Amino acid sequence: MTRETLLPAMAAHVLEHGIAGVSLRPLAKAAGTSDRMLIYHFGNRQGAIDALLDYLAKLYETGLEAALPAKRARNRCETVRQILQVTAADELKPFMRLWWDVVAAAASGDETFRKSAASTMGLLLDWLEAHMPEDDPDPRGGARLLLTFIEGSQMLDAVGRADIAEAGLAALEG
Amino acid sequence: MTRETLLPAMAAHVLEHGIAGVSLRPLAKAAGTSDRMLIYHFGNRQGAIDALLDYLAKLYETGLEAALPAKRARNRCETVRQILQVTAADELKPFMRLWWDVVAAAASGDETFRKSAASTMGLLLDWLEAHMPEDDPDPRGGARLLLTFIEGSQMLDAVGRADIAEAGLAALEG
DNA sequence: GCCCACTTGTAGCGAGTGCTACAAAAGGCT
DNA sequence: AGCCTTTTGTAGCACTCGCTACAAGTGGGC
Repeated sequence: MTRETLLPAMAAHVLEHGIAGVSLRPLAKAAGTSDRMLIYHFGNRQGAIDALLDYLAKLYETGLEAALPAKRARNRCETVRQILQVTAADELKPFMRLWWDVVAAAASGDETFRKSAASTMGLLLDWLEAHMPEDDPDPRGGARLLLTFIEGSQMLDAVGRADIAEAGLAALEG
Repeated sequence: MTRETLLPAMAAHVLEHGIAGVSLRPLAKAAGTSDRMLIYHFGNRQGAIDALLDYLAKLYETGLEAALPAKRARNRCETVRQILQVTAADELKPFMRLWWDVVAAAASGDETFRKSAASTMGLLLDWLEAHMPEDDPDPRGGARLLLTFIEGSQMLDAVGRADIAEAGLAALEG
């Protein structure tokens, strides 16, 4: 049992139950070990969370890369729809639940979570900028515009008001 | 000491320390009473949280109405900037910290928080729709578009990437 | 065999959690 | 004054929390 063999099960646990308030004993149980061993491997709770955030970021990145379409969209709205569709898939949905946990911790001043969230946004921004429509007049600014809109959509979806974002996108298209 | 006299101090406490994971004893201490009395007045912890969410929603609404400019903007971008500026003010900033706490709880399935968040979004949407530029061709759809973008901006700001949203808005204007 | 470093289990500490039983105070009503 | 309802304090229960002391196992190198 190394930390590398433990992390997948631990990640599955926090994807289901949240990471900001996770406690050692349930986390250890999910990984088939004891709180004692988590402390042994990761030093303390914060060490486990740090390792988890790293692991989950990589997990999210590979999952995203596998799911995102390779070919570019024809226009900005289609790009938005591509991402919204991909992140709504079952395999990435748990990451969205976790995401707001990370954002909340970041907003309340936790630097570890803030950095993790910021780098995730950087990741998405890079992909977006590289996959803007070919004829886009301003891929750099457009990618930032779309990312902001996309994240607003995700939040509204999280609180059950996906209808607002959908109507907003429709207004953009129409 | 009625619940009405307790709520302001309790609200101040959760605005600073978050509401989703608040515990009775610190909350009671902040309100100058005991956990015993919170249970007496609100039945249980959930009752206190419910009352707090209600109270905070009203507090936010009045604070917002007082701060939002009365006159309409000339274009959509200016409307966005109006709201972003207002919600970034010191008096409303604590609400933003609390907001992501509520969103995270909503995203992880708590129906109380979900309803509270959804109704807050409804509130903002109503104001936006009523204050769209006069010559806007589609105030209804436009308001939804702007709200989605605005909320994306707020999130990016919460994780320290306000630069992305700012550049996105600039791209929209330029 | 023998030693030694690595890994794991057991038990527990001090603190905090929501909540309750019980009783004392307090204040209005007759 | 006497009563009775509302409000409050004290003490505690059963539980979880992160973490640690201590010791037992485990396996490789000599």
